[in-house]
Amino acid sequence: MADIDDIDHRLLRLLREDGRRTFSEMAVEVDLSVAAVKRRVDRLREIGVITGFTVRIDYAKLGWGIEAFTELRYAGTTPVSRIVHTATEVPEVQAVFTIAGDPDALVHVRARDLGHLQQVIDRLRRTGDVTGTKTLIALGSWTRDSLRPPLPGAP
Amino acid sequence: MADIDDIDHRLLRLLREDGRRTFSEMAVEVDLSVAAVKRRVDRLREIGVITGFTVRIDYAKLGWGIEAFTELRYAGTTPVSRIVHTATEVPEVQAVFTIAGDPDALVHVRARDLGHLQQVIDRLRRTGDVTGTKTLIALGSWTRDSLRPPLPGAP
DNA sequence: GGTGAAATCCTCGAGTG
DNA sequence: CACTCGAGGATTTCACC
Repeated sequence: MADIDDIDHRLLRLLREDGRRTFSEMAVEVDLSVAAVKRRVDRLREIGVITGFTVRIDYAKLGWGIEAFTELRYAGTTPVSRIVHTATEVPEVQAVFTIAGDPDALVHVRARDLGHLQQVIDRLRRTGDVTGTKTLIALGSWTRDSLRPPLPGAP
Repeated sequence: MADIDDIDHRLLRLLREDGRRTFSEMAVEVDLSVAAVKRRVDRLREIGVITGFTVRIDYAKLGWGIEAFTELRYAGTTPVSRIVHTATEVPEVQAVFTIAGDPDALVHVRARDLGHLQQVIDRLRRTGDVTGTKTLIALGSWTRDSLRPPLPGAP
């Protein structure tokens, strides 16, 4: 585990709340010079703590109103790499989690409507040696924007 | 659904790949002036398509090596608002999805280790009228960084 | 980690089709 | 209405202390 101090954690918290914060703004928050803040953020990227920056999108407003999680069960012989690979091939798949235990994988899916979701599930079932699926359709969601301690300093 | 054209989709795609891209860089990509790009992004924020920007973090490198999803089942009388509220109170909860069907909710959790995860699950069980939980522990994960069509223009 | 200066970038009003 | 242009100010970046 990397060598991250309290200021680094505060910077990460600030960037989680707003990934486009300026270095000058963050510098004021953590009471350092702008250059020092930039160096710290650059370092966090170099050591891989920060893997990138993204935009938060309201997909419903784009017509992608359906959000779901599909549990996948595979034949015992299927290697994990194949599970991830096949799910990755389906564009509607947002994320794949390989699981220790009952379902072998949990797949985060977005679709335009229920018919579309149906198609996506069908594609997932056809891919690899899927022996069964169970899909949880989200009615609503809430994501932490990091107002509370999501990645607090120490345990 | 909002009125988003192809250029807007391209801008969203660019921002999903790198949320800190400069307007000037995006302007080159979509072949518009910097000011035009800024106005489009501002507009996407105003109409709520863009809800914010964040940093992508490798939590394992911060000592938060455990990622899990907990399915929650509640007593039939529990209102959804209460489900979300209680889960929200637990800091290790990253996201909450209310579900149509069997589990009533799916909770995305991060913890330092299995002991910590145990504590988090215990807290979830004690909160509200939880009648049962099932936790899926992630062995690995993959998230789309939007190299492929994650939010394509039209169906 | 701080400073300072050059290069970039952002921002906004004015003008054009 | 969306775009381009241009100028002033803010931000980023980097070498040096």
